[in-house]
Amino acid sequence: MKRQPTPDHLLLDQQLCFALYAASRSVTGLYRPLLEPLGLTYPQYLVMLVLWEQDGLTVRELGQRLQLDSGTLTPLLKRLQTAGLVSRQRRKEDEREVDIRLTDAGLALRDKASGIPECLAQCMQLSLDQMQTLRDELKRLTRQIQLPPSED
Amino acid sequence: MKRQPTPDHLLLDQQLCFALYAASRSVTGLYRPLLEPLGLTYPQYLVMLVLWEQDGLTVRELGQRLQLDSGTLTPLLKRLQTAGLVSRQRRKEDEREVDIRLTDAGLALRDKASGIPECLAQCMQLSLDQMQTLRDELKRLTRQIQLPPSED
DNA sequence: CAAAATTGAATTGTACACAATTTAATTTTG
DNA sequence: CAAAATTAAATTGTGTACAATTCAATTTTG
Repeated sequence: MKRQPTPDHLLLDQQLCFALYAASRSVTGLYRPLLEPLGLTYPQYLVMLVLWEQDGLTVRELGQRLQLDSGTLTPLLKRLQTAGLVSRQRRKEDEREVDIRLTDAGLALRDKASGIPECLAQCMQLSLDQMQTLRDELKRLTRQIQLPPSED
Repeated sequence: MKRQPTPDHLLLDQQLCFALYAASRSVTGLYRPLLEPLGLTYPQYLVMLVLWEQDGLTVRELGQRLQLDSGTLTPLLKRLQTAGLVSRQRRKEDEREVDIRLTDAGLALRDKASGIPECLAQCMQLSLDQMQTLRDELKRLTRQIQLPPSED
């Protein structure tokens, strides 16, 4: 009774998903030593990127931009608040919403972060063109996936 | 005193890292409803893929294949054991190593999983060729990143 | 060969992710 | 307008990730 070999399509090295998962974690790992001096984790850095771009968003708006829900963002934002980088305030117009704003320290941190993208680009050994192409392919993939699998 | 606009290279939409991070989480999300009937999470599915391919690896070998450490794998493997899908046994030759083996149920699960890759391919709306190209680009990126940033 | 160094898992502690529920505020509707 | 429905955060619970430490087993070395 010989055991059937695994069919090709179940081989780990065939999986796009694993290539994505591994690449994402590897890149995040590259950020770690660069963000550590700023006192930020990678997801916290993403939140800061959004706020540096547009300050004063609600938790919901941040979540839409990063595709994260309040279960992830609420504790993360509390840590950023404890670190003195953002403030959290209920909105006057609608008390259900919480306004996230950069503090002076949070805004100032942008300067210390401004060298990071270039540093990363070097670490990844890709040309600017290669990076843009790959990035846009991944965006397209994410966009197409956005439509749910088969919710009838 | 007007606030400086964020420089282009700090814009979220410019980041390859975020495109990767978002795509990876989106794809994992696609797996969720497919793996739920099998009682697996996505990282658990990856472990099963490795074991279906080669049974009887140590925690360390699994970790090398998936780029995960014992802090992640030990609890994950205990859950797979509790689910009756794998066994964990100290190796006779070297008692430090723990051998992970599929149970009959673990091996049997492969048949129920065999349709998943095709299902995913459809959800991603990519041709087989596009998938392979993207996968190989990501593998190359991960491989290049493997070399540490600048550990002198 | 015994002390020192190394190795492999496990453990501890922090920080995501995300489903599901809860709570409070607002909007809709009969 | 008041009850019902909806919405936004927060909370709860489970499961990763990963750094750092611990512990036991094996290797290396003086």
